[in-house]
Amino acid sequence: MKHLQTFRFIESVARAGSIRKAADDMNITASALNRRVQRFEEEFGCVIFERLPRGVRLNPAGELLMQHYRAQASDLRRVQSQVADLSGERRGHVTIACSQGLVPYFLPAQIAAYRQGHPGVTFSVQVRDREAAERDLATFSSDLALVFEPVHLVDFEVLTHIPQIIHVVMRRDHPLASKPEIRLRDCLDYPHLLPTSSYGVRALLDLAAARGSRPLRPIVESDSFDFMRHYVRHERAVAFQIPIGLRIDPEDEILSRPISTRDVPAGSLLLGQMRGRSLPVASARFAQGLAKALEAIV
Amino acid sequence: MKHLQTFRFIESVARAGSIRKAADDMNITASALNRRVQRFEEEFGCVIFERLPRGVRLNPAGELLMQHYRAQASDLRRVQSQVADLSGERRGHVTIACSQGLVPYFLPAQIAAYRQGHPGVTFSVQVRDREAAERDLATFSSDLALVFEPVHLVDFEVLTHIPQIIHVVMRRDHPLASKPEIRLRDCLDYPHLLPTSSYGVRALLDLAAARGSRPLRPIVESDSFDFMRHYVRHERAVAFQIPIGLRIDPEDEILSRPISTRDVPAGSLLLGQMRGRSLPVASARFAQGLAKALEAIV
DNA sequence: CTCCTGCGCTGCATTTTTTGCATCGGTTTT
DNA sequence: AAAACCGATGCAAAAAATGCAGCGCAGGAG
Repeated sequence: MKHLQTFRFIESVARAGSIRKAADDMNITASALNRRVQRFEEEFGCVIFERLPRGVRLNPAGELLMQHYRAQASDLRRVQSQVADLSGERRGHVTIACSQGLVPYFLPAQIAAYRQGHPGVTFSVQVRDREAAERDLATFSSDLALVFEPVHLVDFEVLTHIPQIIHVVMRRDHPLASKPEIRLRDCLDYPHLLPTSSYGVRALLDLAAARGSRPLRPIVESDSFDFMRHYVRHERAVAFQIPIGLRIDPEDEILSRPISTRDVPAGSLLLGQMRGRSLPVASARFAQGLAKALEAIV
Repeated sequence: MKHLQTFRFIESVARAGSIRKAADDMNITASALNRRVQRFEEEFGCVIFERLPRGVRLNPAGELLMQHYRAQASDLRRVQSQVADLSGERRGHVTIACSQGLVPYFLPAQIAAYRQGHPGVTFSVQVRDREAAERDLATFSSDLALVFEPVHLVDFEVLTHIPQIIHVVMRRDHPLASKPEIRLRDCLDYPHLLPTSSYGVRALLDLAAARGSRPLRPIVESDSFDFMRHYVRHERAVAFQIPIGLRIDPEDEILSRPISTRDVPAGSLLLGQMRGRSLPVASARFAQGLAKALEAIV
């Protein structure tokens, strides 16, 4: 859209930190870009960049303005989506920020199922830790977030949530594999792998360990659940993960057992959006389906 | 703001119902305006006006677009107000749609008091019946609405509300003036004046009368409470009004008594805004003060 | 029926706006 | 001290928007 061109340029300048770099990115002359910025500042009635010796930076007014621009651009996309919808096309694009656990099974299946009925709808899936996911919502980079145990919850409007009991992942021949439910202290007897503290699973385990007498002593700390799941094939260790990212496969040499909720309470997997935002049609519809699918799990 | 120019033109066309008329209003040639519309429709990817033999009219897509434009323009004003605020100027403009009852005493006093502390803030006060007030919020023509017994309540976010018992207004020498509280049936024994049905007072009285055995038989129906209040000076009749629009003045030949809540339940005076909207700084501050003042009345 | 009016639309010349190039003055880095 | 970047600006070229005149079309008046 033409009338947002100046905003796009401004955003590029803010990102690049210098008018010349941004001009290069946007295939335009530095002087033209410079003048756009100046003209805008004049009609806006207020300087939005502070000029530094090595470039420029948004000042508070500029930050406010960019927030406005993002909200406005997102709303325009929503309008276009609604218009496309009422002309019967049923097109659209859905962007989701999600936790790692959703990547292997749940989300691909859901998206594929949705696309069966709406082949015109396309998707962006961004794997994010819970903090980054919420940031994506706030900057309108994502329409939806599907995360385990989010942090802030301000500006995060919960569409639905389901409980997820943390599971212990281990080899089939592991001594703990025989029990139907596993105590936290039993896990600590064996080498264990933990996600980094930016993940909800770790937060819950940290909390539980703090209540108990024994500290967590991870042999491996990783930000990849995929890695940890594969690691336990090679050593008689245990990893932790939420069940939505696990598949019960009797053939597999890996299995999982729930950890006792006496030790570690169940966490919540939340589907949410930016508070107060009205989503594009496609995103809203998909979110409905997602919510229904999640609630069917419990 | 320059980048909204096209939207302003489009709005003008929608209002005028014809490109040529709108061109005249906006001091521009019809051909230039026509091309702007066409260019916009092309880049928007969809026609927004239906071409009629005698002019043009917004189609549904166009309606959606104008809604977006209004929201967007209003948000931009909010940003500018916030920017002005953080540069310490404390300027701004507040627009209020209110019921008639607020006009004589309450609102002037509140605005004057606020302007004592914030002389840079200016106001627009629009007297509206409850339906029009809500429409003003929806089209972003007003930031705030202060109305008695609103109708729809969708998209109306209540900031605060206080109960208002309907009062009977009459001359000091009226036979009913001696009672501390008045029954509805007693009023019906005397000539009575009623507001038109677009007002909350009338709605409550209609409801109450429908429950009773005797119908309302107004000698005068008016959309001006001011008129009705003055009328009772000349005839031994009764009028009805909410107490916030009345002043207790022992000198006056007019007085008021509450109607019994056994007959007519207390209505609500609501201060509200458009749901989900974040108001300009000045409006938000003023609304806070207004809410406090209202709550102090009860 | 014809005529007339008001409508949206378009080709062309003109005006206004935007862009690119070269360059200046200043600050940091080497 | 020199080199490397930075934002700002004067000026001419390029691009975009505008005004003017006129087209075809449809509804209303006579």
